[in-house]
Amino acid sequence: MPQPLNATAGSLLGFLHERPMSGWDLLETARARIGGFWTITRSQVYRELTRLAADGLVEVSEPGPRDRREHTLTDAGRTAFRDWLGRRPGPEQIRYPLLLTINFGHHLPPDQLAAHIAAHRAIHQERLDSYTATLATTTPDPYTRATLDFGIRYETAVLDWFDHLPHDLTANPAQPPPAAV
Amino acid sequence: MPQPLNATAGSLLGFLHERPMSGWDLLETARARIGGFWTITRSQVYRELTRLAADGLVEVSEPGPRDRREHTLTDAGRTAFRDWLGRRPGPEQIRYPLLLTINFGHHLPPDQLAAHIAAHRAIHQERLDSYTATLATTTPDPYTRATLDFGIRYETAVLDWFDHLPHDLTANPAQPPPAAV
DNA sequence: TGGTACATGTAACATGTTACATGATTAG
DNA sequence: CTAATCATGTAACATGTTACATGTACCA
Repeated sequence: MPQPLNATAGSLLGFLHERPMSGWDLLETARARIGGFWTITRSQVYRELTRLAADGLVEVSEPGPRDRREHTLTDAGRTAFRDWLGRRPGPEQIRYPLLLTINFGHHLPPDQLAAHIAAHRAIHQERLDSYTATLATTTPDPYTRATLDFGIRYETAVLDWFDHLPHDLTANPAQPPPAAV
Repeated sequence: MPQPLNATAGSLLGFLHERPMSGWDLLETARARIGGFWTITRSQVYRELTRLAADGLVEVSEPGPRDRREHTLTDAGRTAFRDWLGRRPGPEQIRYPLLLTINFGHHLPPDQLAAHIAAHRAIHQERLDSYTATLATTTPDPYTRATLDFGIRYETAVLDWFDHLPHDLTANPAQPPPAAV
């Protein structure tokens, strides 16, 4: 087992405790379950799965229906997962480009700055809505519930922050730029 | 000008509007001013400065006292900065390993999970304290103030979250692992 | 004269992003 | 029969991290 698991690989092993899955399934699952505080791309999933298989932490089935390959956790995988999970979790990282824009805001026309701010506020509102909807329609286990709560408190705090920004940062936003995805 | 500035390079140019600086100065400045929501390492600073110089966005002085090289913003640099700043800021990203640990918490002995949680709570408390101390001793401009407020609201919300976690996630933490830095 | 803060940078590697490339199954 | 969804993967590149390597100036 060459090198210690990174958090992405560890999480994949974690999900594989539930059932064997394809790379596709794992990506979907990760997006749905930890996507709020851990981003993963398809490339990463396949890269990590390749490595996990090489290290004997998962076993890969023959290609099924749509070339689908099921990945099954091995005993070594279970052990590696527990080792990873028991390690001290690394520091939290936030990277928020909007705050950079605000930090240098005096270099920007006020209406443009306000437009950027408005666009981001909308994103946070949507996320909060989706979290509360989830909470209203499902009954998560206490652990999932704790992470959901985190999301809700976080988004609520951020929205509050938006709503208490000084007027001159938010007044008269420019026409929002196309495609505020 | 080969490719568009990334946010790190853009920020460096932003700071150079104030005065010419060495890589060292820029790292210090960035840590102090945007470190709460944008991490930068020394390697990155030097790498970006090399590129910025190659692209003519900064001018590098002859080595001074301690091999110190001052970087001065050029007109092209000012233009590039404004272009960068005007672009729509990218999505916010949070990566919080502790939440992964919690998400998979049922695989972990309760006291260990509680210990990890306690360690992280302490970190957030310290950060909140340092932000409020800053606010108490300085009078930041409105833009800096807005980013500081973000930090305060964020840390406050996170601490609240910690304090409302269900008892069984936080009770009887194991002896905290060595060096909770 | 000795310790701390200042100052530079490279090398090696790990991680993350984007674009490209291909094809099968299913539901309507 | 056709569009949407499922499914795989690679290549190229950008970004981020860690460890190594070296030396100067200042202050007490």
